[in-house]
Amino acid sequence: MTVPDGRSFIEEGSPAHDFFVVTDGRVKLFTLLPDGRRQITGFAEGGDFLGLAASTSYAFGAEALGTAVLCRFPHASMQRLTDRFPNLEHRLRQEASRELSLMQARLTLLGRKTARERLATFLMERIHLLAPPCHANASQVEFDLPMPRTDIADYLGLTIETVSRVLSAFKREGLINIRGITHITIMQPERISAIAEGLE
Amino acid sequence: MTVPDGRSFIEEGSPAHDFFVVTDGRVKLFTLLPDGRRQITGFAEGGDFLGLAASTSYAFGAEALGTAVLCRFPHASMQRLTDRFPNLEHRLRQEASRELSLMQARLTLLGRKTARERLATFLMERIHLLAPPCHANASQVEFDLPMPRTDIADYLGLTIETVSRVLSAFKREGLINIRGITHITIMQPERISAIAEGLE
DNA sequence: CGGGTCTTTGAAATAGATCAAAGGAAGTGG
DNA sequence: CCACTTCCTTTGATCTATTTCAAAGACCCG
Repeated sequence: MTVPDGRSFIEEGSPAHDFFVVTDGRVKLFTLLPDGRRQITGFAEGGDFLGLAASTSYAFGAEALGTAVLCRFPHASMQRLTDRFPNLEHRLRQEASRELSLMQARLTLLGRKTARERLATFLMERIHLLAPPCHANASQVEFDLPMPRTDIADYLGLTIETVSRVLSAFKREGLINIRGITHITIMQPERISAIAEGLE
Repeated sequence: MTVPDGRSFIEEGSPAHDFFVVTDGRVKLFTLLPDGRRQITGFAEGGDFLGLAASTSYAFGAEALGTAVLCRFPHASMQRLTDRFPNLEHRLRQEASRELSLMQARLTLLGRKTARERLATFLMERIHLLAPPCHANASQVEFDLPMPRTDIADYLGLTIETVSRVLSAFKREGLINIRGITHITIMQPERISAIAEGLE
């Protein structure tokens, strides 16, 4: 199943018939308030599961971030699979547990961190997404942000203006460098990490 | 295992050896930032599982809210149980999924809702915790808050002062009534519900 | 090269935090 | 049974981080 950029393929609250695995590209998950306020609850990419937070209906909407390729597993087939391979059930629980742990951190971010701390945490998350060898002890790390500022803002519970201002401040302070909107270089990973934890 | 009021029995980040089920009383789960800021990630009560958000180490701390009684299941025994009763594994995943769905809503609350909306949502959550017959279509609902304002604040990502002010405002507006700190009567459930969804 | 979209920057407004103090409830000991 | 203390909550006044409103700049793509 190939989903073009920006196309929504899970409607929040709709009956949850399928499981998804992201094969290629990226996806954003979100919930909406009636007046349009949006909270992005996570980004998923190659290898990630989608649909664990769903019993009878989906607790979130989902939309492709760039062109995305997904595998769709109707719940019925999933059932057949877990019947045949009982380990899969365990694996799914593990996955759900991991997600749950991430959620705890995200609650703390949204409930208790300042805008600077949120952005710093976000940048650290992006670093940890990179293949490990790239950055272990590196004095600088480089990567591209695949999502627009709007998405970063809705992920961090901020406005795009605040996101932009904080990133500009980080740049001004020599903590990061920005080239052409998407390309980020973390100049001082240690300090960004410290800010993320609320240590400065 | 009986835990006295206020006693912490899970240390955030400590190795996760056990599963817990709350048998009686209540428990609060939370994460901390180094400088002491706290986010309560959930309250658990009779029947609730604890420790799903844990792989090798706990992603949260836990503390009794009043005297609480718990069953402790070392992971090894749990393993034996799931081996013997494969359905349990499925049950645990279901539980994790349910938690995950709740988390999505909580992210939206912390990331996008106003203080009024947060308190209204919190009150609605408490209503839904009551046994169903008590309030279906009831024009008023009554209950006791088992936690102090500090906990409500840390759960909603606010300060105690804001919690207090918003509750006073609700009271002034005739939406709720408060007797002696803990006892709450929801006078206009419909309107509280509307506020919770951001509709006024 | 021009129009549209996204981002950055600036100025003003505001929701909620912080600081400060008063009010209430609950327990303690005389 | 009543001061007295302590802790928690409420209320008030002020402050500030972030939002909102507004406009200018950058980037993209036909």
